[in-house]
This record gives sequence, C-alpha cells and structure tokens, in this order.
Amino acid sequence: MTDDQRPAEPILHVDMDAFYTSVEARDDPALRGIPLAVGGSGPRGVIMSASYEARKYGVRSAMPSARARRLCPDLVFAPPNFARYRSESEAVMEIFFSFTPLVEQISLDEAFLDVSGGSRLFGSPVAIAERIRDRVKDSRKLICSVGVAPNKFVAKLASQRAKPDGIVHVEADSIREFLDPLPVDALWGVGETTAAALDRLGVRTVAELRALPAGVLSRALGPGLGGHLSDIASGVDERPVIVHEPAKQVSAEETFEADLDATEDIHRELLRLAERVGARLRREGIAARTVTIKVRFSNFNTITRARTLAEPTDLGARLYGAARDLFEKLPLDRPRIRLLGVSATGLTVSSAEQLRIGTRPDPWREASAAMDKVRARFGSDAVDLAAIADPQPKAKRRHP
DNA sequence: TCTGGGGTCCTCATCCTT
DNA sequence: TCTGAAGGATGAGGACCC
Repeated sequence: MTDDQRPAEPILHVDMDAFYTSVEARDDPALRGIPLAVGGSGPRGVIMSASYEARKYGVRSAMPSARARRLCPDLVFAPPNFARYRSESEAVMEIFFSFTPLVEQISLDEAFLDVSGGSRLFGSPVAIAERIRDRVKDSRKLICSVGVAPNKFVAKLASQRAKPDGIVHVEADSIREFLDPLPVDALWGVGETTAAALDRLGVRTVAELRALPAGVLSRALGPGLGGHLSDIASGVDERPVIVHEPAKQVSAEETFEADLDATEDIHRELLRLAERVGARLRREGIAARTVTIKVRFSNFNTITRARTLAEPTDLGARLYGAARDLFEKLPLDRPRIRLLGVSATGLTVSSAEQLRIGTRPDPWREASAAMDKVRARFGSDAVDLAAIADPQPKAKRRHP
C-alpha cells in the first residue's frame, strides 16, 4: 500500500465496557440488570469494576468498597476471577487479530489496533470498528467501545467518549476541536498531582495547556512530563502500535485483612509471595536479577528495598532468601504490616541458572519443577511448600 | 473517603568506574 | 599518584494506568 492509500485515521482503541462485571453478568443471569461490583467486599476491599447500574449511584472503580456500599446499599459484590477474565481477554484479542496483525494489548480489556493495511479487505477504519464490535457482541456476548483516530492518544480519548457501546471517529483535521474543551486530567499521564500543579498555573483545559509556553511547563513538571504534555495537547503522538513488549517486572503483593506482626507470619507470607513470583517466572521462561520487597505499615507508610543477585533466578526459594534478608535488615520495632509485596526485575531469558557442567543438581530447582508439574495438571492450589501451609492462621488473608 | 493488585515510567541520590 | 568530571548502574520513592 502506498502512503496516499493509507487511511488518515488508522488507529483504533478498543475498550471493553465494564469488562469484569460484564463477564460475571453474562455467565450468571442472576447478576444481570442489577448494581454489580467486582472487587473485595471486606473492610479493606476496593471496587475493580462496576456495572452501569452501579455507576448510576456514583460507584466507580478504585473506590473503597465500604464507600460504594454506602452509596448503593443494594450493591452486589462478585469476587474477582482473573483466570476467567484472562481467558475471555484472549478470545477477544483473537477477534482483533483476525482484522490486523498490529494489535497492542495494554491490559486485559483494551488494545490499540493499527488497521492501515486492512482497508482493501475490510473497508475503512470505521467500518472495521463496526465489524469488530459486532463480532465481539455476537461471539462473546460482550460490549465494547471504539475510538478511531490518527494516533493512539487521540484514539484512547475517543473510545472514552464513545462509552458505553459506541464508536467515536476523530478526523485528522478536527483533533484540536475535539481536544480543546477537555479537562487536563482527561489526558494520559495527568493524575491528581499533575492536575493540581497545572491548576496552580491556571491551566484547567487542554486549550489552556497548549497556550502555555513549553518552558513554563517544563519548569513546573520537569522536562519529561512537560514535553510529553506539550506534544499531546497539540494532538501529536508518534508512538507506533507495538505488538508484543516483553514484561519488565513480575510481582505479587497482598493486603492482609488484619495487620501482621508475628515474625513467622511475615516470613511465611514473604515465602508465599516469592513462590508465586517464581512460578510465574518459570512459566514465562524468564529469570530475574533484582528482588524488591514492598512493605506497607498500618499507617499506610510504604517502603521498598531492593537487592541485585549475583546470578539471575526463577526459583521461589532464592527470591525468598533475598526478600527475607532485605526484610530483616529493616530497623523495625514490633511493626504492624498491612501489605507485603515481592517483585522481580532485571528480567532475562531463563538460562543463567541452568545446570552448569560439573555442578550437582539444585534441589530447589528439582522441587520447583515437580511442583510446576503438579500445578499444571491439577491446578495452582494443588501443591505448596510445607512452610507455607498455615496450621493456625494468625492473620486472615483477603483472598482464599 | 481511606485507600487492591499488577504493572510502567520517571526523577533523584548515591556509588563506582573510567 | 591524586583529583575531578562524566556517565552508568543501582536503589528508593512517587505518579500514573487499568
């Protein structure tokens, strides 16, 4: 295809509407047409997804569940089922791939598509968007909204405008008209802190942001964010659709229903988290060089500590060893811990810890391989290290 | 209001090497 | 041999996203 045949607005952003709650409602008729939330219903739970019936009461994702319940006393909670959302997500992505090979998945429920090569086969980008929505509705019984635009950033904003159950097409010559009235916090990268900083400069809309001299913006927000906002306020976004980016971090964390204070409980949770991370590294065929622990105390203060290992590892036991060392070096006096996390970065293709010639087999590797086999056959809960088994739980965990 | 879990990216400080 | 500058690696923390 030559450049002049390339459509002016070839980028689609497809966003599933209320994805988690829609999957739950599709699979259980009793959950249809009611205020429904997916998330933790306990005292420390938050809403991950709210049905449109729940949103009428002001219930939003990321809202504490206790507050959601006050806003909507009839709110029904469904516990999250990520395995199901993942498999549903794979099925939806397969539909996207049937229209173009250029699909960049950015979360379970949304993706960018570059359909510049599909015009001859499937029609204009808007026609492709309509066909995708029909296919998702017919074959998955789910609703999605689509933004069609010249670039990713505008397509993303367009899909937000299209919700629920619609398409918004922003043509290349009407980008400014579309962007100018939007509040700055509608932009990707502008959260509460940045919006407050912009507000201090008297900037509340995208039009006002674009009118601000680039130097003022860079001084206020730093050259990175300042430059980024200058570009996108003018509708400029040169980022291509990238099909697959390898993961840069694998982590697991958990907020406890009751704070942890006993050392043996803390060690056991660190081991559990390290095993979860290790199992995922092995599944992906990668190993990590740096282990980071995250500790959130009862007052919500959060710290992280990291250590780089001599050799990359994908073994939970090795990750745990580093995590436990890092924890024990913290100057703590009877801490009360609300959350623990273990994360692995510095990821490489797993080969560094393969058996070296002349060395004896690593017993942890053999044990891990055996557990992986059992889990692959009987499910992720089928086997665990004895040290993780909790005979008399002192602090109840949020998720079974 | 009272804050989950899994991520990415950025900034700043410090240490080490060249 | 000593010193200072520059730059990379690492660590900590924060903002942001879904």
